[in-house]
Amino acid sequence: MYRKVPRVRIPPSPLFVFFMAVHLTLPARPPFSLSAVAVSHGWHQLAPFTYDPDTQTLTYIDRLTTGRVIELIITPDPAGVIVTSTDDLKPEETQQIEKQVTWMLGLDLDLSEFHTLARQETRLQRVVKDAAGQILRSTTIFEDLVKTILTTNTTWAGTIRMNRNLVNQFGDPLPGDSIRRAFPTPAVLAGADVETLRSKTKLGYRASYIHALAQVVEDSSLDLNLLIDGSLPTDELRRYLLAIKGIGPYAAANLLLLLGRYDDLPIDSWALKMVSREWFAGEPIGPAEVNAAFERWGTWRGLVYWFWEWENRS
DNA sequence: GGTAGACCTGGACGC
DNA sequence: GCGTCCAGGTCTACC
Repeated sequence: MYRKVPRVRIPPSPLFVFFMAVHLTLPARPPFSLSAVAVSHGWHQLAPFTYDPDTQTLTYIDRLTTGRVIELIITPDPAGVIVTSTDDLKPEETQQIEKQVTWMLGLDLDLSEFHTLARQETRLQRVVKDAAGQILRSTTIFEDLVKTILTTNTTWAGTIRMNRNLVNQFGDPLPGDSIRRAFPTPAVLAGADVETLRSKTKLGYRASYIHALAQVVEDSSLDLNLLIDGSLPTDELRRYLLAIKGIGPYAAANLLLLLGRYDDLPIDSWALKMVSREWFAGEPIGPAEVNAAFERWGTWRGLVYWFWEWENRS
């Protein structure tokens, strides 16, 4: 039975008061592991995230709604995570950080049904062992939309490069360390010229998709709150996502997983290859076969697929 | 609804 | 070093 862990605010040590104005302990629904969330997919390799597996420290350059750019340092804690920042923040800024980190790491997600399934499936034993299940998200759905578009029709190295260029060229710098920057805001990207966006970041044809996305977010014709407030059923949410230029079936399914809807599969060429090897003796297959392979896990099939331990990943 | 071709970049490969 | 081919999803036009 899940027991809600009380939120604890630890007063900063006098020794660190100057450097660590924010020091929060945020509780997580067990089972939870920061390292498992951090490496749940490649997002930790995309700026403005960094992750050090040796110290299990996740960092993120965050641009708050007040316009301030700060560094969040997130480390494990028996109750959940500890969030520190060297900046002296207003109470509303601290509240925003609490909300953002809770969303980013899925600290409040109830995955108990998924863990019950995982305990019964040999190919999900790593989920049980590592207390995995949450998928790392960015602080805003806009950032996740852009990053997902950057994963399409390119290699992972290309995604890293395009995202880094975007952050370096259009993100606000961290005061005192202009090398490190926050993710660009919709306003900045909407205000940029498409050709400048294309040439400076090497986004190719994706530049027009991201520019158009930034514009509809900026002028509020695309309501991002609708994506995260839980009011839409999955089918409607999928249609809403598919209406965004640059978001196709794969990208929509990927975003649905990030949004906590686990009844869809992000089927890319890699998935077709792995499912073909696993269940179809290497014969060519299509998305229907991949869906059929995971059908028996019902509304959790997306998460089962995400954490499935393939026999041969190479 | 299904299909073919274009989109764009970087890496691999052959010369 | 240069040219060619290929991989990676989505969009658009066409049937």
